[in-house]
Amino acid sequence: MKMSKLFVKTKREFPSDAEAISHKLLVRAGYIKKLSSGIYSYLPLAWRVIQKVEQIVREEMNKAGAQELLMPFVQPAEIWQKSGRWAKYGKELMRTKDRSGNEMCLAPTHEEVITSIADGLLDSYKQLPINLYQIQTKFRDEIRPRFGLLRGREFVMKDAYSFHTSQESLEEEYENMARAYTAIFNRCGLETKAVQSDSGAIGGAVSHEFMVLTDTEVGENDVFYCTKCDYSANSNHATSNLNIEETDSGFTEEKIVDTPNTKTIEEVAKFFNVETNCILKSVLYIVDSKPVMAMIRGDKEVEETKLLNICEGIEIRPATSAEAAEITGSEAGYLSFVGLEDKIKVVFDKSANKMKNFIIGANEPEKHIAGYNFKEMPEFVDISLVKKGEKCPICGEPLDVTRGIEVGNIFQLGTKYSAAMNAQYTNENGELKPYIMGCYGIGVTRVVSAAIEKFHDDFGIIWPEAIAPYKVIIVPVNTQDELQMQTATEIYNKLLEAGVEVVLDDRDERAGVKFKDADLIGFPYKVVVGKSITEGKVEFKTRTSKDAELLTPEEAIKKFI
RNA sequence: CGGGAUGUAGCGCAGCUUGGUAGCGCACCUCGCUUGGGACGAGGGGGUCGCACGUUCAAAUCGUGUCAUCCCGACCA
Repeated sequence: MKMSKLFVKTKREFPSDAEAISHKLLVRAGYIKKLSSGIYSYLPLAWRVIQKVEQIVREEMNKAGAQELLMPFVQPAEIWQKSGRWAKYGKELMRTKDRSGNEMCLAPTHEEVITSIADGLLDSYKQLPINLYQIQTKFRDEIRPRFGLLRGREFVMKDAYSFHTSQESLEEEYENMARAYTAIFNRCGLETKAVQSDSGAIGGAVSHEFMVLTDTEVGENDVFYCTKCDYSANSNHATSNLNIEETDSGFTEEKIVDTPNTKTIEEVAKFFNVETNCILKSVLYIVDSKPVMAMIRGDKEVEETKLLNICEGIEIRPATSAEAAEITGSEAGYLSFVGLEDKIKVVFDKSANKMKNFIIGANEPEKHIAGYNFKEMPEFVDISLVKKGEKCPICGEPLDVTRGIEVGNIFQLGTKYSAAMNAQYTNENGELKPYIMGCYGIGVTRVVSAAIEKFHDDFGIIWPEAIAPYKVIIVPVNTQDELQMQTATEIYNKLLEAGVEVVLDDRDERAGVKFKDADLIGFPYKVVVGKSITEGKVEFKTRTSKDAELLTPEEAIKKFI
C-alpha cells in the first residue's frame, strides 16, 4: 500500500472527548471515527488489526475443535421470552419493533439463538459434545459507554457455545477453551490471568474472566490475587479467609444512647471510643424496587454484586435518604435491622458472626444502641468486598489487588438455557435430556484496545507484530531524490511480491512528518532510505529501537523474507 | 438514572461577563520555496454559533426548554 493512497488521516492533537490512551491514540492515529456514543466506524487500519485478531481467534478455535457459524444480529422477542431474559435483561437489551409491530431486539449475546438451533438440529447424544462459535458485532446499550473501543455499545465479539451430555464433558471443554484462550491472547501479544468471577447476566455456576492486568484506571475491574498461590478473583467474586476474630465494644449492658451528629461509622466509633469493627453497619439497598438491608461489620464494605446474587435480583442500587427515612422511619446514619426483621429482607455478612456487645443504629434519629447482641443467631452469608491484605481463602497468605481489563470469559452454564427453552437431545436410553452447556466469549475490539493500553509510548502505538495493521513502512526521506525514491520503490516491490504487509511512504512530505506518522500508527518496522543510499546503505529500525542498523537494501529485504 | 461539565468550520480552541459585520491554530485547495523528527511565504475555500421558543430595533452572547457529547458512580466482551 502506498501511503499517499492509504485512507488514514492522522491528527496533530488528541481528541478532546477521549480519556483512555488507547482511545486517544486510535482516534489521533486515524484508526476509528465515532458516530455516536459508544459506536465507532473501524477505518481501514483498525479493520486490518481487528481482522488479524479475528484470524488468530479463528485458528485457535478451529484447532480446539470448534466450528464457526454466523447467527442473526436482529432477533425476535419470542426466544428471549422463552428463556426468561426478555424481562430480566434490562435496558441494556436494545429493543425495537418491526413494521408488523413484532417486538425485536439487537443481539447482546446469542444463548437464545444457539439454544434454539441446537433444539432443532442436535437430536442425538451421538452428535455431542460440540462447540459452535461466531465472530460478530454485538450491541449492548451500556449505561455508560467509555474509553473508546474498551467499552463501546457496538463491539465485535467472538462467542462460542458448547453442548454436552455430562458435567464431566463440559468441564473438559471448559479446560480446553481456557487453554485455547491463553494461546489466543499470547499470540496477540497479551499476557492474561484467568480469574474467578461472578457470572452476571449470562448466568451459570462456574466462570472465569481473562484479564489483562494493568495499573491504569481503564482496567475497570479490581482483581484480587494471592501473593503465594495461584488464587485470583474479580472483586465481585473474591473471598478471603477472614478468620474472624471476636470483637467486643466493652459495653456489656444493652442501652439506647443519644448520639447526636454521628452519621458515619467513623463518627460513631469516635463517639463511643471504640474500633470500627465493634459497630454493626446497616446499609439499605433497593433491589428490584424492594428494600434490602445489608448488615456488615463497620470496617467492611458491601460488595453489591454479591448482595444482588443472594437476593436473586436483577438491579441493585443504594436507597436514597428519602427512601431510607420512609422505609425505616429513621434517617440515614441511624439505621438498623432491629424492629424491621419481619418487614424487609435483611442480609447479614459473615464478618458479623463473632461480634459481641456491638453498637448498632437504633432506627431513631440521633440514637444508637450500645452493647447489642443477636437475640437469635441469623444466617451469615458473604456479601463483603475483600480488602487488600486479607488472607487468601486457599492458602492463607495475604491477598493483593490490581486492575484488569476483561478481554474474555468462559462460563459453565449447565442447563440454564436448555431447561428454560426446553431444548433437549435423546440419550443412549432413548430419554430426552436438556443439553449441558458452556459459553465462551472474547471481546475482539477490546483486545485491540487492551493491546494499545499495554503497548504505547509518547510517540504512539507499539503494536505486537502479530496484530499490527502492516508490518513495515519504507520511508524515502526525500521523494524528490531519484536514487532514494527508486531504491525505496524497489524494496517496496520486492516485499510486496514476497507477500510482506508493507507501506511505502511516497508522500511529498518532510521527513519529520513521515517519521511522526510512522511512530503514531505504530508500524513494528521501518526502513529509511536517506542520504546513506549514496554509500549503498539503508536504515533498519524497529518501532522502539533508538539507533538504526545500516544495511544494504538486499539485507534489509532479508529481514522480512 | 443520580452528581459535574461542555456544545462556535473536519479537528483543537477563543469570542459570551458588558447584545451591534463570526475569529485563531491545525487540516484542506493554488503558487512559490523547502526536504533526516509534525518547515516557511503569498493567496483561497469552508460555519443554520447543537436545536426550539422567548426578550430586543438587533442574539453566538440574555432567559426558558430540549437534544447531544464527555467526566464521576451502578454494567460487562
